[in-house]
Amino acid sequence: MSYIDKIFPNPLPTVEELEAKYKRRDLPDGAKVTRVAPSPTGFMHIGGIYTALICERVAHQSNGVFFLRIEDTDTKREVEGATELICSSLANYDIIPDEGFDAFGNEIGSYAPYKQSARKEIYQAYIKQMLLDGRAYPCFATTEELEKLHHDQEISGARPGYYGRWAKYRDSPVEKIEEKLDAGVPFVIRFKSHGSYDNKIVIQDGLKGKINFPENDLDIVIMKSDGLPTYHFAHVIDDYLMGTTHVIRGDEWLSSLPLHIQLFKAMGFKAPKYTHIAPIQKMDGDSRRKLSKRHDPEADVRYYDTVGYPRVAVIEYLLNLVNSNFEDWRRNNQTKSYKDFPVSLNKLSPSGALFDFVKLNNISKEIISKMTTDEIYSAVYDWAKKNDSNLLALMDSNSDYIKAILSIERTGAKNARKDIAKYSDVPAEIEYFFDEKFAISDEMKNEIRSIKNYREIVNAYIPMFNENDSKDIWFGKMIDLASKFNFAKNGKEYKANPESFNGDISTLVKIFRILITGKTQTPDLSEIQHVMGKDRVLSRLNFVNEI
RNA sequence: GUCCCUAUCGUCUAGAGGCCUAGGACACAAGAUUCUCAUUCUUGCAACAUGGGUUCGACUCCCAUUAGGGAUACCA
Repeated sequence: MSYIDKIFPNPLPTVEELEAKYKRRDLPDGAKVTRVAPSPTGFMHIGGIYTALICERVAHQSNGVFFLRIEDTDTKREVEGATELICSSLANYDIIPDEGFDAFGNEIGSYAPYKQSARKEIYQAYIKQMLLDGRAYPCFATTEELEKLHHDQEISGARPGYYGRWAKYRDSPVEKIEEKLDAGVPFVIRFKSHGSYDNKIVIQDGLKGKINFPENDLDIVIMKSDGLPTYHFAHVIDDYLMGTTHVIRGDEWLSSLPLHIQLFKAMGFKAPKYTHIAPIQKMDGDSRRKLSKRHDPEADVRYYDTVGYPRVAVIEYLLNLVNSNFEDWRRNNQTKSYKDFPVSLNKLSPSGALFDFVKLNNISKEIISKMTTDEIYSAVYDWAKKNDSNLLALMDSNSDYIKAILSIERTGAKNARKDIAKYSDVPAEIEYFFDEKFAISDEMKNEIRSIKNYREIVNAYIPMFNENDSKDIWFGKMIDLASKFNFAKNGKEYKANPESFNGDISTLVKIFRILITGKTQTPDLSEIQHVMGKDRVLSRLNFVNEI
């Protein structure tokens, strides 16, 4: 019994069987196969959605395949429920994998399993073959030994790492290996690199172009002592077997590219094309950094739901970072789906973009302003169900009234208002329509008191009030009041002779605006009066006598 | 320390040696629109990190410097 059988005592599939089982994909010319491969270590990061969006678009607009693979080889870091969260988050953002897992975590596709922990035997089959071929070896170095190695390298000025003459177990005699194995000493399997650090190699990246690297000479760990592969090895096996043509991933992987290329070569596999994208960053003091899971609530995709951004707004914002010509395209193709926009990988920025909420708000306002009243109502309703019970209760008992409120300067308007960036902005826009929420602050009362004859003006208006007045008729009445009470009918007239007027028309209207809404800034007053109805408006107007 | 990536208005960016007096969008400011706000329209503000080359000519190519980021794990 060879030492290899001692390492893998249980029967394993052979490499030939695996190659036969997982056939090369038969795809039309130019079809790209991409994948998103997150680790289930917590919530879904906005950067994960960003990368997934790019991968999904690139695959689907080339009639290719986009799949999801769960990279759970680090059992210590795995978080309960994280896989489900990944699946549902992708589905929420309409990033639908063709293979891997559906929105509910059910496995789909013919290259299964798509969860690395379930592929242990597959990796081991290849590792066994590498052991047989002399391209890998067991290493028994303890943590202490490795620490000492690094220390020694540091003081001698050598480059750190397990390589060449520092690779103590690289050429252990078989008897020594068997001895350790029999004694039950824990071990890992290392790749036996044939590379030389002095060799310069050139690698093509889809975004950064040709990059020069020293060749990899590190004997990296490919199988950990728990029998699971490391990322590097799993990546090579999986993306080969699953037929990935384009690996699009974060640029933190750029420096392991020489290793990955070498591994593909050593296995006799054709390497995929690589594109390394820069992460989304944020400003921290006066330096920028990656959006962090721990410190930035906006790193979690659920944040955007909680605050109430329409998901397409988030996607379109991200698309604008992916290709800056997206917004031009959007302007010229207002009714098309963002999925009709051709994403080009090489137009991505090679440096990381700062996440810009102001821009997100702008895009979101644009999108919400184009919704019909019913669309916005149901979107707000869905949001309230999960995030705002007060608003939900209000909507449940006043749905027609709230629809009417949301229609103001929206339905039939040539240019809809753009004052809602997120659904959590809605309560403030509608609350004053409800008597329970309506109040006039002391500050506002003082505003009214500062206007000459305010009580007489309002009392003069009450008899001629009609909630069905058109905008023009209503405004005509305001003008009449203005001339009766010596207010200028426009700003110019007032500015010409400020001392001969009590104010201008906007001052006069302000009395009514505060009385009716409690605010100085609102949508068109005639429409508000119409929506509020006669009784409510009159009772608010009559309140003037108590100010 | 070593290796790798990156560097244009406040932000996202256009720019493939002369089309650049450096373009657009967001933001900001001013003005216009029969009331405030939001729209809409007009106008304005504002950038090639620094220093060397190469070239008739450099935002663009090369080299250094500086500054950011990443890697250097039995994490991904």
